Amino acid sequence: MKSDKHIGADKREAILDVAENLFADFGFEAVSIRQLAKEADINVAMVSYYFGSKEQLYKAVIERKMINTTGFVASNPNMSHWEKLETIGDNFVDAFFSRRKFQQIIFREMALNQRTEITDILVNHMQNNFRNVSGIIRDGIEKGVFRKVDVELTVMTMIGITKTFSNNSQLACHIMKEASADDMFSDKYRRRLKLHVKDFFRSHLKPDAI
Amino acid sequence: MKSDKHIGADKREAILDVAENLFADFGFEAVSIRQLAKEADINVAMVSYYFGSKEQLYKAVIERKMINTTGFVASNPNMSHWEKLETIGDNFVDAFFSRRKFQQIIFREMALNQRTEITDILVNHMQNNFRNVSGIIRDGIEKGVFRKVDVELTVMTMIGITKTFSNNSQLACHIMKEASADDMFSDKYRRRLKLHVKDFFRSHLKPDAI
DNA sequence: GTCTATATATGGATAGAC
DNA sequence: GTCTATCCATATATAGAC
Repeated sequence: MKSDKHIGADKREAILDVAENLFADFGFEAVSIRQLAKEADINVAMVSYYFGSKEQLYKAVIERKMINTTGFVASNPNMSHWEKLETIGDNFVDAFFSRRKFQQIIFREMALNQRTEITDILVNHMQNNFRNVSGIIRDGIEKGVFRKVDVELTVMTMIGITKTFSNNSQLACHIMKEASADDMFSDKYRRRLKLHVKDFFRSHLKPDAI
Repeated sequence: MKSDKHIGADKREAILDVAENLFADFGFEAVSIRQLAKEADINVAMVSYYFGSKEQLYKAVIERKMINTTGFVASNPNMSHWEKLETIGDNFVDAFFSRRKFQQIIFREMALNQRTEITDILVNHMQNNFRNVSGIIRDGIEKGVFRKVDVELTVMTMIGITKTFSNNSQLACHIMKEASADDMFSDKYRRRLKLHVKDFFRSHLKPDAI
């Protein structure tokens, strides 16, 4: 096994996994390479060897999971406006549940008021997803399927619901009276959150809502 | 002036002001006492003198602005359920707009998955505000004023709207097509956000909404 | 109260042996 | 590819002069 050609790639991935967890839990500056090396069971020199530096490791953590998910749904001609929104809402919740550590990192990065190479990439990426969703809503309003609402803030609300739940799981678990923050990421809450997002879209966008 | 008795208190406040800004923009670990001392135009030793340590300064920054705001509204007997929610929504937006740096710090602190003395205090504090708002909604549902909704996630939605807008102002300013993130905190957006929160409450809680 | 100088620790990065 | 030992920068904190 030690002679396996892919052993390097595997170790690389293992380092990225541990790094993602640590950066999510403590933030970039608070994590030391020594701590990382210990938890990943590697030598400190390996970070330089595989990634060059701590900062490049951080970038690698972020970049490996950046994919566009809304484009496909938005341009599907066989779905109604309602179906598109509900599908995107579900996907959005799923993304936060299955990749919560990653989401924590990118939103914390965006929350820092520094304009860096990384934040620019992230903001750009989010903006693409954003445009897809707001395009659906705008089109729906034009065609009378939806009520006239504040489009930008409506999309931001969907993001906010999911993000607040997942990024402040400590607060959420107190509110929901669960024992630990990890309980918030069970299927029970995943379903509940999806229902609430759909309920939000329905009540908020229904033509005769107000 | 140099002999003024309050010069110490003034300097203390000045340090706290600068610290609040820096911690909000860069995070606790990323801010050094040297940088802080430079920006606050004080000597590095003054942080130890006034606060003891960097961590105690951080605590002082957080503790000086923790006040309960929802209790008064929730227990006001002269307001309808609708009025209470709208007032709380307005207050909530105002709190984020006038004290955005502070809000940034406390939500980032809560987002870190570390249980510390500080996060416990913060979560407890947020929970009090939370209980007041959810109490109003629960009571309104019982009395038939509101539709039956997911109470916890409805309150979380109000928090999420405001928080996402204010904590991710870099993203928001791209979406709103403004030049800088600071433009997001103008009266124009304050009004717009308040309208949207009220619109959310109305459409979401109206008895015959769905 | 304010400063300089310094003790002490820790972190990132790498040279060089294996 | 992996490790140890080490360099160097930077950080917090404080002792002690003024």
